[in-house]
Amino acid sequence: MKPVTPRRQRRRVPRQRRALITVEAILDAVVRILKREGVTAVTTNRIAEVAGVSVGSVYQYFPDKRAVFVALHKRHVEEIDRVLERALVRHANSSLEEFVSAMVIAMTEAHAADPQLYELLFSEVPHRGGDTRDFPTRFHGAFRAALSSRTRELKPRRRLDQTAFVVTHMLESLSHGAVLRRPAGVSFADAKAETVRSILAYLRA
Amino acid sequence: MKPVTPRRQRRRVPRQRRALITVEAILDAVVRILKREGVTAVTTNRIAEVAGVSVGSVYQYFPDKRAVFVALHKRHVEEIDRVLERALVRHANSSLEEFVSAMVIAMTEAHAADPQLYELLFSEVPHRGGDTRDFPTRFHGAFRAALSSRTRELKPRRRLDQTAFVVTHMLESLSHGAVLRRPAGVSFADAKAETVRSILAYLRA
DNA sequence: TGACAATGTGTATGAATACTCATATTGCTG
DNA sequence: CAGCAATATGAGTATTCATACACATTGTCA
Repeated sequence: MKPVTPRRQRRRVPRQRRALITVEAILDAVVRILKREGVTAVTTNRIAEVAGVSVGSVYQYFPDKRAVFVALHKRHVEEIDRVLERALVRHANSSLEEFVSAMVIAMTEAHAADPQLYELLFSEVPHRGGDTRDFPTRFHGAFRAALSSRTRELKPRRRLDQTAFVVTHMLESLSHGAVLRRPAGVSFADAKAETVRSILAYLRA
Repeated sequence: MKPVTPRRQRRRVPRQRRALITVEAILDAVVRILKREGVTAVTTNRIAEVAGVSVGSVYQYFPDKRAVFVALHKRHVEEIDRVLERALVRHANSSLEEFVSAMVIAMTEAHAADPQLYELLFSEVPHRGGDTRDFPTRFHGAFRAALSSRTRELKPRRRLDQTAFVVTHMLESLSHGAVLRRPAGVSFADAKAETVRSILAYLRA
């Protein structure tokens, strides 16, 4: 039985440009190894090798291997969040239909950029332990707010928490499915359009 | 660079009762260790120890450690599938509303039985590599069929592949959320009811 | 430019642990 | 009940791999 929190401090906070480059190179290396050789091939030594950096450098910025995975997840999640938040702001005053459509486009395109990575990150790389929460949790509040300013376009007698719960989950799940789990006979465009329709159907029903 | 498929054959196929008991004991042990000590504590030796079996026995039935995880996933998925298929058969002739409601109940209860395990299995245990497909993929056909026999209750001009795509994803994602990711202020009952409503709203819209 | 901090290096080490194998035990079948 | 196949054993081995550390290089700023 190991100690519950053996986690050491992050060694160093990057201050110079080259340090940031090193950190990025390390994360990129993990992605490359993940894609080409699978999780089991991701060893600290190989990370360093592929990153063109020495093992020591890995440990300058990450207390242990797990921390590298956590950072990778974090980077990915932040990228998604940036895209979504931008769309959220941009469509603060759009109609309900435009709003939903924009969210679906943002979400699918954020993931379609690198579906394989998205897949690997969720199926192979251990991610809990870092505090990354899932999409519906991260965006519940934002969607609740976005919906509350559009109550005119919604069926009345809504409980916004429930509504945001459903919408965030539909958005994540269907976008995910549209990008990497489409059944035969459903194109990417079909899937996106149907996702928009289904969310609107729910909101207006 | 490791060989792409170093995977050895499954050593032995259990023929006697005691062999099955051993295999089950091994999988149960993994679950217990997972819950009590976390993934990192799952070593082959510890599995054997907790299972009350020798390491050798583990390797009688599993070519390597990863195969144990894959088998665990498989067992879990098969359990879920059993529950769902039973509900699917039982409600072959129910109304659309009853059908959807039954699916949501089946799905949530299948998972609510052991939410912690469900969570761990998805967030901590590497699962691809085994050929376990996700729920929407596994059940696309079944739902397509179930829906096609209820076209009277659906809005016309449906493309069934798209419809099944949306329904299977909603069912999985919202049930998942209802069991382990409810936002504050949404009870389990609320979440289930809203899941049913949202799916019906989509199907009738 | 000098000096200190930041960053980078990579060999060396030892602990962890996946897996083997020779042997023992148990169950089945004729 | 004999004999063969199935199952179980567990100490030992080989290997992998995370991590430490002592030293080198580079950037910054007075």
